[in-house]
Amino acid sequence: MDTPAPRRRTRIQQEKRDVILEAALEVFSANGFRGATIDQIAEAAGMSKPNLLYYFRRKEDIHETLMQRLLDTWLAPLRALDDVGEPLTELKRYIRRKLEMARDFPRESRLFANEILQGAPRIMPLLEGELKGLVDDKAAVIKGWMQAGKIIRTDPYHLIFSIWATTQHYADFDVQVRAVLGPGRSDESRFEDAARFLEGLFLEGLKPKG
Amino acid sequence: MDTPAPRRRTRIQQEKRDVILEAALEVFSANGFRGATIDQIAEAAGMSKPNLLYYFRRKEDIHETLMQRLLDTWLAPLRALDDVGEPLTELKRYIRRKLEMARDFPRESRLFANEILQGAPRIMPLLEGELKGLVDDKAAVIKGWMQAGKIIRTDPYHLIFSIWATTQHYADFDVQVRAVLGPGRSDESRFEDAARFLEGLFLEGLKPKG
DNA sequence: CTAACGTTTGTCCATCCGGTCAAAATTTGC
DNA sequence: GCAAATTTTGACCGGATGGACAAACGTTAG
Repeated sequence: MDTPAPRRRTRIQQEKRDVILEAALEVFSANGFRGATIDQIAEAAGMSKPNLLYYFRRKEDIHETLMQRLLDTWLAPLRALDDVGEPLTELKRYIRRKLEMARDFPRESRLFANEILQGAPRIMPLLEGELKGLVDDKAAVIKGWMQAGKIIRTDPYHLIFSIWATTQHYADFDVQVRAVLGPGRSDESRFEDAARFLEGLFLEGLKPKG
Repeated sequence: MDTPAPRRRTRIQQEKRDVILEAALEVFSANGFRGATIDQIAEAAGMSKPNLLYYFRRKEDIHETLMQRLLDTWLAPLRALDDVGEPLTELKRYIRRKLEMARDFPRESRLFANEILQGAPRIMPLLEGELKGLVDDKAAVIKGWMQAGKIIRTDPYHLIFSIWATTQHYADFDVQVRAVLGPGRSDESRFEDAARFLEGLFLEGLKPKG
């Protein structure tokens, strides 16, 4: 009655929970919450299903823990967007960092996309609370830059959305990007091209000079 | 043996199949393929499960039919991208049309996103064939504009990707956009703001003039 | 050494879900 | 009006899946 779930005390618990979360990230991101089975996760984690359920009592608990951890790393680049540097440089760096995250953590991106696509049933409070708060802050910073004439006047919220959309596209829609570009290009050159393109798009737009 | 599936002859068949597809679009787009159940679709279509299975023998058949129909309408705006008009105007129109589709057909967008996110297991051939072919064509058109000095020189493929990403974001990540923007704005003003922002982004970029 | 505690496993259960089937109800062609 | 064809339904099946449980196994502290 006193220990409804085993507390994270022992070293083993901490390690096993990490193994499970890593396995769950793989399985959830590839199949969605509903599409993933506990058996799959258990196998990927190298343990039996009852053993896994000893560390996480319900499938949803795994998912919830995963989403909480995810959001922190996921929003780190936006948190780092700061008032100190030159605005255009700051934005450029933000775009590059987001694109690197799409390249290096595509599973996290897809897990998140899956959750949002289904209507965010499990993380809606986080979106309306933590996420909205952060975006409001950063939108204010960007607005300051606009008022100082450092960047063109436009909607800072939609600017953030467009950076999210374009960068995460390379993780979430990876198979489509690959299919369209064909087998010729390497992963690296694909991301280099994307980085170069996005930098040009956000800084210069499409209109030719003069 | 001769009629493996009922042929689409009678009026009833045609009508019922349409009702089922409409219901399936609703359910699939909200829950994904795996997350959707035949019972849910049958209920949304106002008929019993065996009755539904009389028109589509397998769950996958419904999904496949849906995806085939979808892709046509979905790619129509890109097909309409033409060499005749002024390049910047053409691109502006394309962006606007895509954004309108995200507003008017969000379920279709989410259905498609769901499929791609899962690795496009059911439509990979379409991506590598029809879709790639179309994008190759249009990328060539855009490249022509670049060579004629009508728009800045950049990667036409990533340009198309970025238009897809930014516009579909408003359908696929709708709940997140709403959560961040808060309850203040109406649907209409949200899309107007987005349209205005995207037009400015793609045409002018962020750098201030002069 | 041993008792207490933490970990692992095999077995089992209830429910859900995709799909079948035969019989009943309805529509259609003549 | 009636026979053939089409449509609809209730009952059912087998496999998958989330989760419970108790017994066995291992570890640790005294």
